[in-house]
Amino acid sequence: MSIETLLEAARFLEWQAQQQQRAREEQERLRLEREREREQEQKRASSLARLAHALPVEEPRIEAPPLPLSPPAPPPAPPPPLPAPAPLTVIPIPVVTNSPQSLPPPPPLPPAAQPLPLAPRQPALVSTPGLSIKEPAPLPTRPQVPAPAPLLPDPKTTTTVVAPTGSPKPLQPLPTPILTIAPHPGVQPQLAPQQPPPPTLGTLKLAPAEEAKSSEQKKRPGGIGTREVHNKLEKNRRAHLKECFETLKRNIPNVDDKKTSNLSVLRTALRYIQSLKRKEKEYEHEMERLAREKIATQQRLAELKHELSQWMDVLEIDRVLRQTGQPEDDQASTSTASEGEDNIDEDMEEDRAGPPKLNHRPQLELLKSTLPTPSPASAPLPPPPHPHPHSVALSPAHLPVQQQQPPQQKTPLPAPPPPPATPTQTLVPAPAHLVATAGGGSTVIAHTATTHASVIQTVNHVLQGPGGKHIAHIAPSAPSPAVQLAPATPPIGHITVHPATLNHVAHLGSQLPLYPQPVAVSQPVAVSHIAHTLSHQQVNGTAGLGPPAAVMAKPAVGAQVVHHPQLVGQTVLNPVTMVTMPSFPVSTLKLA
DNA sequence: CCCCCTCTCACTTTCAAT
DNA sequence: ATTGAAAGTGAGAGGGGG
Repeated sequence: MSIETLLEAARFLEWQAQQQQRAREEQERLRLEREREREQEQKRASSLARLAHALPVEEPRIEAPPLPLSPPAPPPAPPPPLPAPAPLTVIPIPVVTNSPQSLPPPPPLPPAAQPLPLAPRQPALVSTPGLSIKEPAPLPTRPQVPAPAPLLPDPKTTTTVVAPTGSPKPLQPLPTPILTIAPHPGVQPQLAPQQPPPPTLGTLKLAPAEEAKSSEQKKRPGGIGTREVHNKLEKNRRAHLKECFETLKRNIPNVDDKKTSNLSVLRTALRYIQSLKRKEKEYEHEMERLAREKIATQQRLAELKHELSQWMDVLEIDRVLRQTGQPEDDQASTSTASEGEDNIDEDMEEDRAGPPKLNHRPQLELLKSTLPTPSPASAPLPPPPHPHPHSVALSPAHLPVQQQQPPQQKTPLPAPPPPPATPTQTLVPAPAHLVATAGGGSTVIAHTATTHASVIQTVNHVLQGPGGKHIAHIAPSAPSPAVQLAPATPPIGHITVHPATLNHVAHLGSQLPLYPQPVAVSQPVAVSHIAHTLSHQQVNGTAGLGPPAAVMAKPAVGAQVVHHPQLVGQTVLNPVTMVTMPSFPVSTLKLA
């Protein structure tokens, strides 16, 4: 309110000045205007009252009514009367003057209409601020709104209309100042609330007038007020639209703030959006590619892990075998001490001396070649020129054996067919080695590249093999440096069967089909070992079962026949344990 | 269903910047 | 002179109330 009052005060001052000018003009021209002057005074009073009330809006209306009244008077008076009407409320008066000419409409509506028109005017004024001439221009537009127009035009006409009508000269000066004030139009959109001080009386009134108009004019269909309101709303709408454009502009990189029209903003935005879409697609492709890479890498990692685990298994087996193997070896050595100890020792020494480095491949091939004729045919062995010519690499043989065994093995032996075996075999192309560990001449089975299962298979194979003092350990060559646990002696290809294993073999032999290639040893040494060990068995008393003889005759096949009464009925779950099993020391065998 | 109100669109005019 | 923005105005569509 205070602000409004201040504004009103300022307006009032201006108004007074204007009035003074007008008064001068009036005095110069018409006496009739005296009445008007009275009216003006009344108006002044009313305006003052307005100021006091600070509610101009409707007051103007109130004033308006008098104005219409005044208009009637003006008719007699020519244009000049216009000046008399003070800016705000006065304006209507001049309107009246003008109205006389265009009066026809005003009479009925003037009272209420006038106030409204006042407000609208100012906007119009604003639009026309500088020039009275321009004002005529707006008029043409207005003609469209003939009926309502009169109402508005009247007030405005005071300023605008006046110009065209005729009295313009005096009036013009007045209006211009008002017009200058007019800049509101721009303000209006900003807000009626507080029109900056610059807006003088007119402006202030306008704001309130607008409010009043908005309420009343709106109510009136087709009234000028509606137009005003409509203009205002339209302004707001455009302002909002503009704001949206600015917002859009701000969100677009590399856009000049001021040099871009709305159209260019839209185009730029379109390009920007398109570029963003392209980038999005690119990133999607990149993500897909990375995802595929990740999967591939994970697979590779899994493979490597699997491989590693296999190796770990092998190593673990090796370790276990070492731990358990020594006692056996000791036993074995003891057991064999009677007969083949020398040989064994030699073998062991040989093993220790140098890792047998027989190529796995050749061995396999050898075995294959021998396999077809597993029969004792190979038995006829010419005495080896050397104790250890070429070692017979049996270990690799287990591979083919495995392939053959499954069908052949009718025995329930659960252990031999370890589930993992199958996969591992495929995975391990690497050569397998049965390596005789150095420690205490114990026989240790080390399988370099084969899996646990394969190792077991190997063991089984060896066990099934008919003859041999020690658990057949074959020191193959296997160039593979992987497991060079075995001593150096290269030629070693001997098979040693642990006596206990023999028992097992005997036991298994009853259940298991004969190992087709029992030490299909073309190598005399191995055969000799086998025969030797078998004979040892017999010596130990196991031969009582009879088959041993056959074994003697057919070292390879003999295993089948070997039986150990004590072992019968026992189930061996794990071939490995069988290998390492100390439960059947030579002593026991001997005892048996 | 009609009337009213609100919102939006299209056209025109005006103004300012280049 | 051209161009773009701002403004004014009329008309129509859609929704809500009586």
